[in-house]
Parts: sequence; C-alpha cells; structure tokens
Amino acid sequence: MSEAPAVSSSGPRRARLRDVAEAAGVDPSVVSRVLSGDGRLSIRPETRQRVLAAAARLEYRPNRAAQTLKTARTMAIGMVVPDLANPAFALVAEGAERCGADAGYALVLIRRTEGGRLDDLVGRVDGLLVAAATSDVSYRRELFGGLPAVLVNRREPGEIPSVVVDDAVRHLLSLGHRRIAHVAGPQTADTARRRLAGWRLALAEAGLEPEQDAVIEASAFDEAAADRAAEALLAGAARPTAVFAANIRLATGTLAAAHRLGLEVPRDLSIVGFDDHPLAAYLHPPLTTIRMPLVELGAAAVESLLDEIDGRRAESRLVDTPAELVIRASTAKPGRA
Amino acid sequence: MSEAPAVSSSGPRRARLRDVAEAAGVDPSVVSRVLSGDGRLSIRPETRQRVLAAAARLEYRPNRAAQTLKTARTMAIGMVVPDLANPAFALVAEGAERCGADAGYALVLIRRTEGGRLDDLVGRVDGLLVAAATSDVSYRRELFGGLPAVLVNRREPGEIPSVVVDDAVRHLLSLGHRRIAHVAGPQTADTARRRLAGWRLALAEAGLEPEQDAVIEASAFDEAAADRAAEALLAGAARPTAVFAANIRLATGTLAAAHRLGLEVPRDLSIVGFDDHPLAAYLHPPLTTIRMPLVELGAAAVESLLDEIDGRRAESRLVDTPAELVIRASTAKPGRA
DNA sequence: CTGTTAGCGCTTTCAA
DNA sequence: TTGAAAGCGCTAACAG
Repeated sequence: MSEAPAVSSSGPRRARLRDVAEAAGVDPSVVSRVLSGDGRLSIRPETRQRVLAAAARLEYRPNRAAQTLKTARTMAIGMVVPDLANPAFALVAEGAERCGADAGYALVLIRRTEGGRLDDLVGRVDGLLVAAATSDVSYRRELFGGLPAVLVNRREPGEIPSVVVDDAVRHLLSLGHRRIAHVAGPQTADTARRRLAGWRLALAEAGLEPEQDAVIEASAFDEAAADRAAEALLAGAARPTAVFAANIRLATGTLAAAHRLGLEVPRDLSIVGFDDHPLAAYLHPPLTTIRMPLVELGAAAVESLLDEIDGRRAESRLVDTPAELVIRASTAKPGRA
Repeated sequence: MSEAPAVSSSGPRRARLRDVAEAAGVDPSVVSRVLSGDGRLSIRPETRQRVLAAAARLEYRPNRAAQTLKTARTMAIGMVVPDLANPAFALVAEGAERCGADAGYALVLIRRTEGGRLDDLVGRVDGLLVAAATSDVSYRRELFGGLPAVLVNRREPGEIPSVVVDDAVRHLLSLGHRRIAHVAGPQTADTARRRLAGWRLALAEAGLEPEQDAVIEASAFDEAAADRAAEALLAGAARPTAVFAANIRLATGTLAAAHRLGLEVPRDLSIVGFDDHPLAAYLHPPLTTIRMPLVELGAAAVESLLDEIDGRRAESRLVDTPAELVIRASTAKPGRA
C-alpha cells in the first residue's frame, strides 16, 4: 500500500477565477459578477463576451469551498434518513430534491447512524430535513449543531391524529367488519402513535370500543417484527376479521403470518396497510393501502426549511394534499367463507 | 413572504479558531495542531489542556469550508444512486459508509437525476461511488467533472459472467428442472447482461440448450415490467417449470403473474431471484434467492475510491466474499402436482 | 515548545 | 464601466 507510486494526478490545474480574469483581460471581480449573473452590473456586451468565452475555454468551475467560505452558504440541504431501505423516504426525497433544485440547492441524503453525530454536517449543508421515524432521540437543535432543521412526516402534537386512518377504518367498517385489530409500529415513533390514535378514534366514532388485545405493537417497523406480533394476534381466541397495519412493511409481515396460520386473505382476514408502494400491488393478494402524498410532503418540508434558512420563520407548513385509499384485493366482507 | 421580520439568528456567533487561541492565550496555529491531533507536535500538557478547555468552552467547531479551501479535501464521498427505492443500494451504502467513516470520510447519497449534471458535485465530495444499474449513459470521467469515481456492482468485461448464477441454476437442475426460463433485466444494465450470460452458461454446462423464448427481457427492473414479461412467458405454449429472475423485484413481479395465471408456486412453477432482501422471506411463498455480499461490496468500493483519491492506482478491487443461495419455499421439484 | 507568515479562491464594498 | 482591496477561517512550512 505505502509503496504505491503516488501518481498525483497533475493534469492541467483547474482554472481559477483569476485565470479567467487574466485570459479575458479584466479584473477577477468582474468575472465573478458576470458569472454569478449579478443584476445591477452594467458591463459592455463585448467585455461580457470576452469573460464568458474565457471561462468556457478554460472550463472554469468555481471553487465551492471558496464560495462557501465567503458567503457562508453551502447551497446544499441534507436529508437525514434512519433507514434507506424504507421506500417512503425515497418518495419524500424525490419531492425534496425537486423543490430544492428550484432554489438552487442540492439535496444530499445522510443515513442516520446509531451514535448520530449529526453536527458534523455543519458546513456541509445549510439545513436539515429530518425524516426520522422514531422520536426516541429527542431531536433537539444542539443535535444538529444549531443547523436549521425541519422534521418530516410529523404533525404538531395538538393536531387531530389522522383523518386519513379514518378512511381506512371506515372502509373496513363499511365492508361489515367489527373486530378490527391494529398492528402498531413501535410507539417510540411519532407516526406509529398517530396511527394508533387514529385507529382508536375511528373506532370510537363508529361507536365501537376497541377490545382488549385488539392492538399489538411490533417491536420494529419491519416484516419480521410484524410477523411475530401478528401471529400472537391471529392465533388468539378472539381472532379479528380485519387488521389495520401501521405501514406497508408491517402489513407484509401480517400477511405472512396469516398465510402461515392457514388464513386466506381476504376471505378469513382483511388487511389494509399504511403507505403505498409499488410493491403493494404485487403482493399476494395485492394489498389495500393508504397512499400518502409523500412527494408533496418532501417538497413542502424543503419550502419550510428554506424559509428557516433565510431567517424567515417557518410556519409549520402542512401538506394538505389528501391521502388516498387504494383498494386492492386484501379487503373483503368478513366471513365470506 | 417578503414582509417577514427577518429574524436573522444573531445568537452568539460561532467561535473561530482565532477565538479559541485568544481564550487559551496561544497562537491559532497551535490550536489547529492540537485539535487535528498532529502527531509530531510537542506541546506542554498544560498548554494542550488550556487549548482543549477553551475549545470546549467556546463550543468550537472548525469551519469546514475553510478547511476544505485550505486542504483541497472535503472529506466526503458521494454515492450516486439511480433509484433510492432499490434496497440493494441501501446495503451497499451501509458498507460504504462504515468503510468511509473509518477513514474519516462522510458518505452522502445523491439521487442521479435524469439530466445528470453530476459535475456540480465537485467541491462537495472528493470522490464518487457510482451505483448505477444501467449503463445507458456511458460513465465517462468528464461526466463527473474529473472527480475520482468507481463503479459499484460491476465487473470487468473480461471476467467470467457469474459463478453465482451457476449456483441458482444448479439448484434448479438438481431439483430436476430442465425447462428453466430467465426473466432478464433491461439489457442496457451491466448486471442484467451478466446474469443473462450466467444463466446461459450454467445451462450450457449442464449440456442444455436454452430453448427459444426461454428468456424474456423486462423493460425495467421493477415488478410491473416483470409482471408483463412473465405473463408472456408463462402463458406461452411451452411453459417452463422454473424461472430464474434477474433480481428480487423481477422475481416479485413474476410471482404476481404466476398467481394471476392460477399457477401455484412452487408446485407449478419454481422461482429463484437474484439479490436477497428482508422482504423475500415474507412473500408468498417465501422466495429462494441469491444473497450477494452487498455490504462488503460497498466497503470494497470505498477502499478503491480512497486509493484513487489518494493518487494510488485503484486496482479494480473485487469482492470475493461468496454469494450465497438462500433456499426458501419458492422452489421444489417440477411437476409435483 | 510556540509563534509568524503566507496564502487557499472567491465575493463585495468602495473608489476610480 | 471597471478595478482595488479586504478579508471569509483555516493550515502548514518555517523560524525562533
């Protein structure tokens, strides 16, 4: 390793602003202003042409570090995700990226690792989108080294838990189900709590009292945890006729448990999951889900963040594009045996 | 928007190196050397303590832009992914991040957008891991603005297509299958081509001539494309008894097509997919797959990249951790009707 | 053992 | 219409 011949890529050194200026026969500051499209700059068209030509010929690319040092702006925003494999975040990121790009910001994704030394992002990004599922770590500002941050996929504490879950439960109710159980996510997660609350509320509105054991908490937001949890739920004496799962991975695990226990879906058990995903349509049976406007969520989050970065107060912008119930084949009338 | 009162977070301004130096009563350069753990620096323990204490008290965080400007190193590497939803990349990223962290590098993920103006990453990262599935864009250096880059999930052209696919096909052969079809990925993708080649080779080694129509190319690496492709394959006259799918999403789509056509897996059709995934065990039936050492791949890729960044020649490092055939319930003897 | 010095490449105010 | 000048905050070679 150490005896390697250190090629030290000494190609034609990258052109600096100064080189362009020299080549164009003007001052560096002029080049800077031309290239950054400074509005209130009056310059002879001919001079501007010379500058542009020189920059092009030398393949000038501004040095980002120098710009950042000078302006105290990285023009990048970071999105912190706990789990890259969670497809929901991919959609949020898509919206975030589009919105950020419009404002000239690059979006970089950062996996939140265990220890979470997120403050070393200071100087790499101007703000943070925190797409954290769990709130086990309280996201205090210091955690981000004072970086502006907005939490995605969350709502204010005071808000109505979820009109959306309502739809799902109502769908089940309208099919005639009464014993509607809930496979909940880990209650450290804000989203998990909201969905649980939504389920309770919807049931209550229908005049139903959730029975004992009608809710079971998966230890994680993944298939394996849901499988274990659902097995307990479904093997019990008073088996529900329908299950609302707090996300698609939990729904998938529930489906697996049902299959293993010999239950046929939806004949013996209806399942609806939260969060839609391309995959949902290809499970067996295709899963009825609630599709959230995740791309819009990502975009809205970035807008808030940019407001905060620019010193405007971010007024907890909420996405109001409605969620949508996508009915596929995992739900049916109960006891259609 | 514009009438917002511009809060301009004017808290206690962040401490600079100079401030720490002043507080500790030493020169900035001393602080720099202490804080960066400069080995060949002899300093009185007492002085070092003063410096450390001052830095801590002032909550000093080095200004990354300044460091970068000075050292011409961002200490970050970027991983470019075409599709965040592809779970394989999450694993690669995990390995990459771990390996990068060991060398003090942060890993940031970047979604490769359509137009792909990747060269604006210069100055944000020191190198690029390109986890591109498709090679429709030829990844020329200029595309990255001259940034060191290594392509992940690829092999050299000359290399044996895939010993790994061999295992899968042999598994099918050993079960007694002879009509083994292949749902291939889009042949613009290097991986797709390698898997197709592997399939051909394995069959040839077994003395089998792949029949006409035994391979069908999905238009994309997703469930929907596989579903369409597989339908054609399975509805045909000479239906295969087993299918090897080029990745797990294609396998999932194939599974869906089989279900819809009334075929029972594995009784009527065996399926094995490439790339393992937590999900695979929770499909119906649980999918037999080939698990690739993706985390190791990511780590190895970063090692290569660091070599290149440091001017050492990256000798096309290959991961030799063997892939593994994970046998679940989607494969069985043919015609076990 | 510690300080001096000279920038890294850019932006921006001010002066010409 | 253009140029001069002053740093942004840090590092690293060299001097003392």
